[in-house]
Amino acid sequence: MRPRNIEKEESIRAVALKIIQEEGLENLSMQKLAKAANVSPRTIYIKYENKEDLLIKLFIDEVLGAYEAAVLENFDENMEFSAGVKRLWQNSFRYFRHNRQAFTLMQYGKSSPLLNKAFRERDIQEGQFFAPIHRFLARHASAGTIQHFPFQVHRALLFAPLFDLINEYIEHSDRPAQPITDELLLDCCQTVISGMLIKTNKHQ
Amino acid sequence: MRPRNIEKEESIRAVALKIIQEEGLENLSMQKLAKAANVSPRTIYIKYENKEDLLIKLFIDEVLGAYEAAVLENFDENMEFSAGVKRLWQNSFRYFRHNRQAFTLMQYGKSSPLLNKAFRERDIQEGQFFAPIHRFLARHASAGTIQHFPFQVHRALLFAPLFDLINEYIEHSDRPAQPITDELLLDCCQTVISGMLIKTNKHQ
DNA sequence: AATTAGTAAATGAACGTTTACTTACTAAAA
DNA sequence: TTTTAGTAAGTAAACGTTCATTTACTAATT
Repeated sequence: MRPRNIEKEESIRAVALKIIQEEGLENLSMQKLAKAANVSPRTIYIKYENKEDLLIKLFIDEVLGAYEAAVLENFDENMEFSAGVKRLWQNSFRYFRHNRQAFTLMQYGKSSPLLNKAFRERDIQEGQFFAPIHRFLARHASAGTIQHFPFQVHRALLFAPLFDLINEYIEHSDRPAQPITDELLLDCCQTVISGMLIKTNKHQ
Repeated sequence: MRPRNIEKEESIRAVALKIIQEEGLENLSMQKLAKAANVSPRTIYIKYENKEDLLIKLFIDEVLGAYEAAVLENFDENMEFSAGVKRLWQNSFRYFRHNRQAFTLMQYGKSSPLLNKAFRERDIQEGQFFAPIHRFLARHASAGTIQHFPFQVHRALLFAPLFDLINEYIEHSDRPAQPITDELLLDCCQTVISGMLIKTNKHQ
């Protein structure tokens, strides 16, 4: 039996991410991908059922899975609130700054119906994907450190600004001035945290 | 001279938005649109140069322009900070709750290279589009009510969570339980505001 | 050690369909 | 009669996908 060439499989994935970043998801075609990855179109169909399958696997494995691993590095659900959130911000920024392709596809996940479907198909709830963060927030809400909110609301308040800022960073990365610095990001993180904290020592 | 039929033009736009919301931007084709709008494909090309032109005009006129008008209703750049931000949140939520098609296309604007291009092509900077908000924030930063940040950073901190929450609202709108209520939104808005405010009467 | 059978990997060329867009024409008003 | 709006029926090119075949290797048999 002929052994499969792992390089080809990796090339397909890498080139797909590259095309999506450079030309957009809507300009990724199987034939263009095959040519750019130096592979026959048919080869892609040996490794993936169809285009949808390829995109979903790319999204889950290369983007969601890889991001989950990166964001939880040195994070512990028992951390103090402020330290924990800062760690998550740091990890996210560090990951996406060096993996812009992943960030681009992640953004598509918010608009494309296909990628939205990916969550449900694989039965991956955000609660499962980011379970430690989920528990971290639930614990601090119970302890009275922060307000009680549904998880999605906590996520919106704590991390939506971060993604906007990363997007801004990436858009400015090939321009002369970069407004988004590590220091600024830390300031922003502190701002977000201080809004969330319940101030027990304050009148009213 | 034969007068143009305004109904057809409106039908084209309305049906395009509808298809984008129901099937996604990537599934909008000129032929499908023509058939659904009960119009010949050529008719679309009388009114729009090409598909790109159609999408950009849809995006600018029906989404950005309409949103700008809605968000600034009863907003005055001289308002007190907290009241101003709350008004902007309220207006945004009210607008998108009743114009989900606009929200869907707006989300595509964050990933699609084509729609990103739309801003630059028409020379519409966000500063122009939302000039009163820009001045509102600059004034409060100068007055020391809030921290000094670039506009994009203010926007990320104040409004990125809102868009996430609206997205959550829309995704749950045809399910039994709706976690996002007006009251919750006001709570979130207050949280965001209190993070931004500089507390002059506080130790450290 | 040499030969052969079997198998999955990989391919180039093509399939039928859909794409964005046009051509050649008619309808309707100035 | 001139001008424009609108259409039905196209176009070539690109699309996702498949066919028939070859390649590269393993394992069994000589």
